Amino acid sequence: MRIEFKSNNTILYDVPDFNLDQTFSCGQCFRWNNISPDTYIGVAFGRVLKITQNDGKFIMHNTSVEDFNKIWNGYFDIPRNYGEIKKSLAIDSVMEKAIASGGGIRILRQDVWETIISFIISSSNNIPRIKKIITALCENFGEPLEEGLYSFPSPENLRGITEDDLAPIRAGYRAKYMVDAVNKVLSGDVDISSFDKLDTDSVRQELLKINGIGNKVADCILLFGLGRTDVFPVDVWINNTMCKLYPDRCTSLNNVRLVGRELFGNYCGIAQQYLFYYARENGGNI
DNA sequence: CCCCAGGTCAATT
DNA sequence: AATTGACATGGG
Repeated sequence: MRIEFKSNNTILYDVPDFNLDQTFSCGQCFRWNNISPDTYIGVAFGRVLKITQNDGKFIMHNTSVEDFNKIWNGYFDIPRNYGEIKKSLAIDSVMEKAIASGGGIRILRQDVWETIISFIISSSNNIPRIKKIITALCENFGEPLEEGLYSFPSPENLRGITEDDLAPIRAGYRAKYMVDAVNKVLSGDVDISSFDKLDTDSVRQELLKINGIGNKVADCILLFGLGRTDVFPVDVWINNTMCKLYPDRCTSLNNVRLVGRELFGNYCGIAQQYLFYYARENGGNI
């Protein structure tokens, strides 16, 4: 890979195993939009980024090398060697096909607070509406940025919020869960600043204190907000897929999480993303 | 009018 | 410990 800074843009050449369409449409993030065939615009960590892909070349518009190093390099998980990981996950013909299909997915390292709220909203919901609710949340309670976009509201931005205050974003019964998350994080009852130092099971234990967070949502936060690739979030799609692929192993819904861990090891979270993408691409017919 | 959507909670067996 | 229905909302 090569990095170049030219006319206000940071340009990456020859980035392997990275595809924007796959990365942004595999259900891990909700704030990126396609604005032309090869270009997306989105917000992360209070920054707006416009990014264009042509094969292995990526143009990050109006982005300094400092911003790339400080934010986007980690956010897009650029340093990780996905080639080696994919080899270890190709345990059978279906996984080979899943990797061939979604092999350009990068596990985004998102803001933890943003993933907490986003995946609370995701419960029993569909992706277009999740995006709509999060957009409304940002427009109502975030801070204005460029291009008419808004930051994701911090816990401080949401201090004192009530269910009634959240009514305009149309989150339904999830609004009370969001209020609980704000209160527990602001009070320090759930200390999200300590998460990076804690092991995966301890973080999960903390996350489960928040109303509206169960095992699946906690696993998504661990994977997409903390980079814990050793968790295997199980939603309806993954559950159905795994039960078809490995019927003898998958008994209960909770046990599928462990089966994923056993089959795919420390990178089972990445395997989960390949499977999720592949299953959805094929309408569940795997 | 029906069903479903990246689930979770609380009540019940 | 496992099962079941409610929970808001919008789209097909």
